[in-house]
Amino acid sequence: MKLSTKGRYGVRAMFDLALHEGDGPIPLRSIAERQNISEHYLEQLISTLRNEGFVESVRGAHGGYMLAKNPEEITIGHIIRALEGPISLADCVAGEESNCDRSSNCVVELVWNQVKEGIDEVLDSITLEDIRQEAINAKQEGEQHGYMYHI
Amino acid sequence: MKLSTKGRYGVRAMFDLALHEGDGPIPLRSIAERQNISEHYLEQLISTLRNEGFVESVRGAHGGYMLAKNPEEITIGHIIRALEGPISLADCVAGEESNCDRSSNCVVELVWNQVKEGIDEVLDSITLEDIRQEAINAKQEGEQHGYMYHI
DNA sequence: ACAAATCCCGAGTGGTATGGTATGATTAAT
DNA sequence: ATTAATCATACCATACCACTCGGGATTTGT
Repeated sequence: MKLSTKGRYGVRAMFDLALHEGDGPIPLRSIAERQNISEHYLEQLISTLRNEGFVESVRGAHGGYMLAKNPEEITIGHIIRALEGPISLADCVAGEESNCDRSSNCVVELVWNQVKEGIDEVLDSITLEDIRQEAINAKQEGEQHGYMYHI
Repeated sequence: MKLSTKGRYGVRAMFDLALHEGDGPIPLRSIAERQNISEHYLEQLISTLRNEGFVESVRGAHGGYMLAKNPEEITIGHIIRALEGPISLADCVAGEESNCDRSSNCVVELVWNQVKEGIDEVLDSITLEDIRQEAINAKQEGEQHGYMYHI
């Protein structure tokens, strides 16, 4: 069970935007360069992020992307679910139509639901602001000890 | 982010074995029939489960599979990790070699690790015995209300 | 001895998702 | 007009998933 690049790149891109909050629209190219992600590919990801209302875009020259909400309001759960669809360990949990012949009364289904809720809780407990703070702390600590902390 | 059938089928098969604990070796065919899983496919899954030490096998006629440990000692995290590999949201967390150029000091890596630990905790909080109890309770309740609970 | 039941093992396969490229259109600043 | 950027769509190679197939090897009943 692993996240695909969609979720991972998405979180990194949003984290990058959070670091540059207030700097006006950030062009995709600079995000892609800093995060070392294919620009064209990232385009597709950020496009769905825009449709879901997590980023705003400004077209044309000097355009780019900005967070549409405060970093405290965006969790990595939001980002990951937007890009990868709902966390669903079994089809019967997320899908509308249960194709399981055990139909409505299935014990294992209860378990998957339990797990799904647990994972969602974990993912939604981490906001972009949390990560930003962590990055700032790490950077300061790094400077004190004489090494560079890559952000 | 979803579990593949490996993990799902694996948990269901192990749950089935837990329900028949003490009945001697359970032939794969009966598990496959009850759980409606391809027998050959399940064979591959239970084979790795055997190699990982979660089930024991008895060969020959009247053979089959049995849990190698008590149901309280087997979590669905054990089963899922055995069949699907470690929960790794990013490669830099699970893999031995970090192919990320941000190398050792990466903030996002910290986040993935946090999430991974959270998910592992959720998965390891549910044992086969828990599911068995849930099944028994559900069955009794179903009988009281006059409907069949499928196990 | 023989047949049936069962586990064991590895190779092959069609479909789908992943992780992108390629090409071009649209919009806005200079 | 030119350049910088977002938007949109189509395409593609590869890998993985969810099996199937074809056979062994081993034990038990008769």
